[in-house]
Amino acid sequence: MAEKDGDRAAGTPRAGIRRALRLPDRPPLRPPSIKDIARLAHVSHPTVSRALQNSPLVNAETAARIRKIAADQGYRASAVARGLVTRRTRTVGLVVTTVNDPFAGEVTCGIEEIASDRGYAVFLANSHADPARERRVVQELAERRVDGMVVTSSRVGTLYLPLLKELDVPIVLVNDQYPGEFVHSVMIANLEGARAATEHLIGLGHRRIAYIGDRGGYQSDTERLAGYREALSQAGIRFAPELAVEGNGLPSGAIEAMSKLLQSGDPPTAVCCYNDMTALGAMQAIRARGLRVPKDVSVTGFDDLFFAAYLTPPLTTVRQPMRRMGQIAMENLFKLMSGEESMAQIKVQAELIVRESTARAPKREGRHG
Amino acid sequence: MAEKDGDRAAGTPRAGIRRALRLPDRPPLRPPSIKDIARLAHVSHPTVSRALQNSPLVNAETAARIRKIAADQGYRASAVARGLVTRRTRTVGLVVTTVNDPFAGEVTCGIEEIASDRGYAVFLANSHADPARERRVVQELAERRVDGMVVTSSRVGTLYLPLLKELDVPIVLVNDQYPGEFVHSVMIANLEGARAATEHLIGLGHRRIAYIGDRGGYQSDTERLAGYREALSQAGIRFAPELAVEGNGLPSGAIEAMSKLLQSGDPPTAVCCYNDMTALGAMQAIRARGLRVPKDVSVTGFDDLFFAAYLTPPLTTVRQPMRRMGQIAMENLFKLMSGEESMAQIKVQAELIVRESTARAPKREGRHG
DNA sequence: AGGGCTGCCGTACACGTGTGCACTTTGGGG
DNA sequence: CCCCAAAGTGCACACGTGTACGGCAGCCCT
Repeated sequence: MAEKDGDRAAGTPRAGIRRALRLPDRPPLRPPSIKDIARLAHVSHPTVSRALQNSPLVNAETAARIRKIAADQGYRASAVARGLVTRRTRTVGLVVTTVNDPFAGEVTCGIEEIASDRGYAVFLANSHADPARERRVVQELAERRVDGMVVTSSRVGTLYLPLLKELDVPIVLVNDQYPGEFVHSVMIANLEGARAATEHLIGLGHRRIAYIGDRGGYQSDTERLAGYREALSQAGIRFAPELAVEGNGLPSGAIEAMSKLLQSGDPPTAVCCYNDMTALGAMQAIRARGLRVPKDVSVTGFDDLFFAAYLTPPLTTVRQPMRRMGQIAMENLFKLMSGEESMAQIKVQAELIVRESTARAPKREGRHG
Repeated sequence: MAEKDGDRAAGTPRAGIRRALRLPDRPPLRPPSIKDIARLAHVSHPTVSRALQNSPLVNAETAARIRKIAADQGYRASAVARGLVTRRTRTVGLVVTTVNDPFAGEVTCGIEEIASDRGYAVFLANSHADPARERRVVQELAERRVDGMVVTSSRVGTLYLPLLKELDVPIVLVNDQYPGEFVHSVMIANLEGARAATEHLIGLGHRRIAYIGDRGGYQSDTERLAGYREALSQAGIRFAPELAVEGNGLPSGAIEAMSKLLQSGDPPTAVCCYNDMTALGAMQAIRARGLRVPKDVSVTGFDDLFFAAYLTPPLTTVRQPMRRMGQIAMENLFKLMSGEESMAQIKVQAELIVRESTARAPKREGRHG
């Protein structure tokens, strides 16, 4: 039956079409299939399928022989064919803002770890914090028939309720920025974390404490600001609106914000930053002004990114167990994928890490009561 | 007509049924297929297939009607079924050491960007710099039938020659650590970069310059060390073996290495670090010793990670266009996937970025000629 | 001797999409 | 009036794997 493979040679006419459609043309060279192995082993292909799955339905020595042949031929089962028939691809989608963001990197790491342990592969997609793009990549992942999805720092939020019904794919959000009621999520205790940082500053004698946030409106910024205000209020310190300013979650925004704060007539002696990136910028702006950290101004961050311990001075910050959060999200997704109803909202504790960027408030000329 | 869509609305009751029947697996709830659309449009499924591909073979208004129905039904073509028949999954695999490494994160970003633009999805896998694990994940990606692969900082190297033949999948390596002849790769100009950094230090009057490397044996470390030695030699400075020490590519290893260097009788006045992470540790160790950067000791890094500009002092380093390198690797992979033979080895220029962690050598008591 | 059971294997589907080919219809030209 | 081309559509496959079911030995029991 040599004429059977005849159809494999006919690549050229099709190649023209493919090139017209700008589809890159791979060699139609077929990797060995289950049928090839079956032919070599003089059995039918279902027997091969069963043998490779260690099914008890096939004779032990036959199975061993088949496996031997398969190994010799370098056979690797096609996950795509299997996915088509089993309706499960053993694949999950992960949407992050951008992978080069250290926070996303850590979360991704935790997710990949758990997924890989269970034999799942992960599709990575960037949303660039753009809601439209986020929607698009989620759709594309759905076309890939992922078994589940994790979305970090989602800018879409409640939009997932209808989408979730439509896609019929379990989704877990990590630190979503517009939290809704009925979606599964794992979030850091923003309020408690920021409160702890602020209380720490207050405990060091600071009274004039600034807050540099993210772009307004996002959940984590809102909650951290609330924690900051709660600490102030509990210590009987009046909230000064001019001290709570907006950044952009990056050093650049913090430099601008901090510079303005320092130019004011009554500058803060401490600043509670939205995250470590913001703290990075704040510290640079402080030094650019000729002031010292923490002698003149104390600084706190949030996240405890890897570099925080290596700054000068090492940064006091609120640790977010980012990698662990990724793991938790993935473990949760596995539960959902296996049909178990798991906890809808998981809140992870934040931990204040005191290093050397915070110190007692400088003795001031008591301008303020 | 209206009763037709009745079955789709019943989302929750079906979930209940599923639970009642104790079907833990995925809802057998089938997403709409091409055949469902065909039935609704009163055409055959090939016609639907063609309509959705904008094939000229199908009548324009029929096509429009079909597309309308498909959109209404929330139809999303199954990439896995399509992949099975077309033999191309429009998917690439990316293997990195760990994603939370800033270098890998940047490269990943560049790759995702280009891939996504062309409608390709990327599988992410960590090798944890473990050769055995690297081999395993490559095999698993092959089972997923990826159209191509990118592997960063490969620890397997020449092993890819047989693997490449066996898998029959185009592979591009980024900064592979055991470069072979016949594999495609994009690499940074390690030697030239390190030489530029060292020459910069020599130009500032330093004569006693240390080098803190990675764990020995890896290509990038070997080449950077060679660049360092080349610069010394050209300046007529004798290479001092006790000044070229091993780190581990992380702050931890650098702290240990730098501390020892400083304890020696004749400590260096400058140190050329394997990468920015190493520089981070070196700077910390220098300060722990009560010395100042750059007054007492100058420090250079390699990579120009995002935090380099925000350190105190801002780090002089060799910029590696990491993201661009990811893009180049991916563009190259696309060429290979479309059958074009592209350049085998691509070398990317490195750029010295002078900041404030390097300064003129301190006046010394001329112990050395 | 016949019936049933067990172990092992093959047959015949199914999954959802793409595509070569044959077929029908229409219109135009001879 | 017939033939042929062109346009549009359906039929029948194929892709590689999984699985329900039926069949065929061999054995035990009646």
